[in-house]
Amino acid sequence: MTLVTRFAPSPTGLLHIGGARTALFNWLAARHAGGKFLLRIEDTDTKRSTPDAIEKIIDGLRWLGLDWDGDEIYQSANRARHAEVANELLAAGHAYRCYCTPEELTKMREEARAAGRPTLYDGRWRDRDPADAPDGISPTIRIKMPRQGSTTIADLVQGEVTVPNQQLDDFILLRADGMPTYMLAVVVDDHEMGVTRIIRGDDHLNNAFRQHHLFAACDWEVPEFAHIPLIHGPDGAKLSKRHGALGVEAYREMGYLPAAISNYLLRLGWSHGDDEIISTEQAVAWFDLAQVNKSAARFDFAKLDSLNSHYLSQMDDEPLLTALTEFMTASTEVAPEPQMIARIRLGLGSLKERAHSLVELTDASMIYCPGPPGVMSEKAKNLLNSDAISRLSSLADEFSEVEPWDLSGIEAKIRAFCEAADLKLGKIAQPLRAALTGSTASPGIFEVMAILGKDEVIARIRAAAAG
RNA sequence: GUCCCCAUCGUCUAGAGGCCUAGGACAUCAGCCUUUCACGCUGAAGACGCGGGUUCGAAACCCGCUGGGGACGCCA
Repeated sequence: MTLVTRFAPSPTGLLHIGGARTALFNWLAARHAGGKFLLRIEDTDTKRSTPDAIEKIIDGLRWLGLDWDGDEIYQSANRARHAEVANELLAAGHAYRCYCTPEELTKMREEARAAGRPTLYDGRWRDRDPADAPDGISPTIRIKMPRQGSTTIADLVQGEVTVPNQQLDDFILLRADGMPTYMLAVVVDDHEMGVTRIIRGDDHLNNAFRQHHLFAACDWEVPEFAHIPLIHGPDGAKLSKRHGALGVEAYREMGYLPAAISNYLLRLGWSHGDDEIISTEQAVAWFDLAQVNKSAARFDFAKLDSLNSHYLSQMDDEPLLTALTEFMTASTEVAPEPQMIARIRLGLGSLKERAHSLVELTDASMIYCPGPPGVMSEKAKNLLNSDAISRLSSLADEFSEVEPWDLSGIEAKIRAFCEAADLKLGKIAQPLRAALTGSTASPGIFEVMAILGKDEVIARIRAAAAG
């Protein structure tokens, strides 16, 4: 039997980082086994589901390279079938109508908690005569869960987990308005989509027991379960907006590469010996739920940064240039000038190994923007004292001699100039860097000069001298 | 409150009873390299939560404690 997994987000917000990891693990499990990875949008909560959220989730998955098999499935499209199953269960005696009002249920829970009992539905309509049904209340349909014994699930990550059946109440299948609940819809859809393995966050572990019995009541085969631990914030608490529970597009805006994100997410809870840098191909070949940790992991930007830095410097120039151009255009809403792009292309090799993100790469690339540096840092200003200015000016005068204007020509000229003036290279290189880039940190200054061209270099020195 | 899950350096992790004097990565610190920054290289510091068992032998298995997390909706 081929392995079929699915990612089933509810489109009520962003594709957050935890969801992205769940999707990744499902995708990996399917690709590893040569099976299928399906996408189902759980939009049964019509009040909170939005088209915008659906679009964001789909964009996020595509950006991460997590392609799904076939078209995405909308849970809402299957409503009629969900209701049908609920009614079949009712007819078969596996379910019953419950006439409780929401207020009544709230009261029941409050009393149970006060008495130290589980706050579960007590089954008050389970065996009651339908003739007692009050007028004017449309009933919900509840499933009959076993009342004795216990239920054990052989979870692929958590191992065997057992829960007393008293903890499993008769949950609602069909709401009073005839709409299916999540619990019903998931089970029906997973069955009809042929899902064989459910991989999801362990916040769903408790649901697995309920769903197990629903599958059984329908006389359907129960899929395998794998509940992966949640991701926590740096302080160990639940991941919040402040931490990293951002949408994946937020990470894109922060300048992270999809390769870095997936490598990071993969290593959060999963390992393959001491391997840290893992390509998608290797991940597909190696992925195994048995290697997934049972404990929750904290989100750590520092490690993500280091991975991002790695993938950035490993990326081939042309695809990186394309990504960078798109990034610059998206963040500034202005496409960089062709001359600037041409310069960046030449300097990308040394630019990319210094940057930790596309944001930093963008900033560093500004030195190749035509014209003198827009801003001059304090440190740079301090380097450009009158001594330095006068030296740079005489150096600029001598640049006309440098022909051709290339790396070795420039270096030879500057070294000769330093020697003649009995100066250490740094005494010239640093002020030069300040004048040319407006900063005290940049790629090798000879390279920057070669790329800028003689005229622009002279012009920038003159501009700096003019203050 | 009830139930479930988890527990190795600051963080992510390796560890499947002897290979552990507990390994790697990120971060940190020191040094080297150097025209700056970054990279790179070398080195340092840094963990089995606690208490009981089981065993010739426990980071690993069992129990308890403590600490963390999750679930308890006519949300998903």
